[in-house]
Amino acid sequence: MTVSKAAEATAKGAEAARARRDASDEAGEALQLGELSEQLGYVLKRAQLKVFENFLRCMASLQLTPAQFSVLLLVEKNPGRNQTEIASTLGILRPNFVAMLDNLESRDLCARIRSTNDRRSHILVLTDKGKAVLGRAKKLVATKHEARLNELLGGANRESLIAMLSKIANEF
Amino acid sequence: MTVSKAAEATAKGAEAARARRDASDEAGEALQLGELSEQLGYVLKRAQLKVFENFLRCMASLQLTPAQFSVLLLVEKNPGRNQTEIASTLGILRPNFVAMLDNLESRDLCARIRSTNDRRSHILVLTDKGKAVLGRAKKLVATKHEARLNELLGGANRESLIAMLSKIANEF
DNA sequence: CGATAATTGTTATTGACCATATCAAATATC
DNA sequence: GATATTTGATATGGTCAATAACAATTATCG
Repeated sequence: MTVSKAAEATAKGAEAARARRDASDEAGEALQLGELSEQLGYVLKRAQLKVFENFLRCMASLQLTPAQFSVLLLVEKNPGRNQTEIASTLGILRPNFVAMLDNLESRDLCARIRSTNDRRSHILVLTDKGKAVLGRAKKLVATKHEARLNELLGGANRESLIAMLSKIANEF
Repeated sequence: MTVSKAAEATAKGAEAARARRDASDEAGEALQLGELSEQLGYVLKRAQLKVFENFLRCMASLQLTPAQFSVLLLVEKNPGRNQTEIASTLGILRPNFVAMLDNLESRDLCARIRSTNDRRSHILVLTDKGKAVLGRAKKLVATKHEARLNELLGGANRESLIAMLSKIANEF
């Protein structure tokens, strides 16, 4: 609660000095990021937000979020799995996965089928429409989303970036 | 809502085949990630979660979140700025920044000072305790957090990773 | 100057996401 | 066959992000 007089004086000095410069200059100058721009977590988070934002724009016509896209991809690759298995490999908690599936099922993209082996579980399958939509989604991701990344980093860098991020995701 | 008979049959077939294999094997085998492991957004998000998790563990003794750490860093580097300026450069909306500052101020890490130039705005300053805590935080980040990253990737890769992420954050 | 517009910090509120506890039905275990 | 475990589901709470609105202050401009 107590700010040292020295600190307050320093702050006022800095504010006054900036105000003086701003009087001559037009717009308030940008802040110094300093060590922040070297912080892994900071730059990682901001990059992730930008990538998701771009993903949503690319997918606007299909109305698929990154999470929904990942579910469709995983179900396509692993037909015959139940909700718990799909959810847990995606890091989604089972309770939170229910509404997500309700959404996808209501849009006729995937379906729950009561398993005959274990009548507690629901087997997940893509509908025909789900397969078609996923196919279009993949094309959009490839031509709009990943293409933008290649353009920005180059193919080789893109691969090494993915590799490093995977390593962090798996071993950090 | 209708699943094609073919799709359902395929799903049942896959489930049955897996059940047969599982009968001989012990645990249910892992799912195939497939194209998911190449998706930038997917691996980026998972890496970010892991990094934040590790950051919180390293900072447990100081009780600083990544967002709080970034605020302290930015205020230290830019004394004499007001809430709007600090918040907006961090991508935090002004309304959401209020509670954050309430927290930091209640812990005596930073303080709001009514500006004499513009009596609407609050100038932000680190308290002496705030400076001390930030100093300890930086040491913890360097020795525990970033060190782990270096150990995992190597210094050169670490730098190129940060550079690529910055590029994505700024230009994607 | 004075009326109007814009800015600053703040509150209230909403929606998205994440996490825990709990439940009924079904299955596994002993 | 009694008990424990698993599966999908519901309810609920917490943390963030986003918008609207407000009082106090300052800027703008006739």
